[in-house]
Amino acid sequence: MTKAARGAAAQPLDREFIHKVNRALLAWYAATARPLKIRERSDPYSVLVSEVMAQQTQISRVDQLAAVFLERFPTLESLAAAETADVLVAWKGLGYNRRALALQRAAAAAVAAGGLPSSVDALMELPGIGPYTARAVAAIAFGGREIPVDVNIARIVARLVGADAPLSPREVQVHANEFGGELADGEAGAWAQAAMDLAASTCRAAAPKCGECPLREYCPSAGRTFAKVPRSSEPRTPFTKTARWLRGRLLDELREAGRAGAQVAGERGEHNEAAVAATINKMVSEGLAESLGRDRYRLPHRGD
DNA sequence: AAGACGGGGGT
DNA sequence: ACCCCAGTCTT
Repeated sequence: MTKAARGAAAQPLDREFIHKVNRALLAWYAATARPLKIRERSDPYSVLVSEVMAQQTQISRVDQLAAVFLERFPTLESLAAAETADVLVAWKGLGYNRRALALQRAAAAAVAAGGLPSSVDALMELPGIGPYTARAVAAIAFGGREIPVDVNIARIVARLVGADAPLSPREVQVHANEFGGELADGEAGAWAQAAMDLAASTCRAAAPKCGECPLREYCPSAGRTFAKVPRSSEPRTPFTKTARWLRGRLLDELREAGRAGAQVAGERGEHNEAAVAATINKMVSEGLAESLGRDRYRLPHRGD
């Protein structure tokens, strides 16, 4: 194969194949979709919140915490106007706390612009919204036809294409959109959620259950076996010795302390005084905390 | 291209 | 004790 051919777009999929897959997948979803609470809401703000929460986070946990968060901050405007400290408190248990900061900044930018945009490109301009989240919001809330590609959909698409070599993210997106392009209005969001459900329950990474897959008669990868990825032989640093552990613990201290703040000095677990100081300073620079002087810190507030 | 970034649940 | 997870941003 020439270099030009290798770099070119992959062969388009057969339209009949796409239609059969789309029909079978949506039918399976209609019959077996899990009753997630977040699926009861398709307004742009609710979808944005749950999709940001879902970044690198299991949907089962998102489904519980999104409901509480949306009760606390019911509208785009309420989130934009909230104390950042309150947003971080409501984020407890979700991790990746910088997502909460970005989400609030995104809400503020959207309010200033008159509401959430509906196009993938405009959504991508908002902080914390990347290729996946922009397409998820556009498809689920606005009827967009581009398919949001996460790790699940990348696997489904790669198997449906029957790729013998790994596909680039770009190739996966192009193929995913081929399916989206043949759907009826407003179906791409359901297609994506169907594919993610199927990937989690059936089209698993290591041991797919092809025998119970609704796409088995169309899938070129049906029955194939997949080797486990080689595991790194390096011994893992114990979690309590990592900066992530320390950051989580310091943030929890600030959540407990409230507006008056907490004394953040000295050691924490296996982290010495210097490590604690460096970590809290980094958190301040990221906007996760603010200094009150004399080693006192609190979550970000507007004023006194 | 590689790291940083959390925390809960499954196996 | 691992492993993984509806990714994104920074360096």
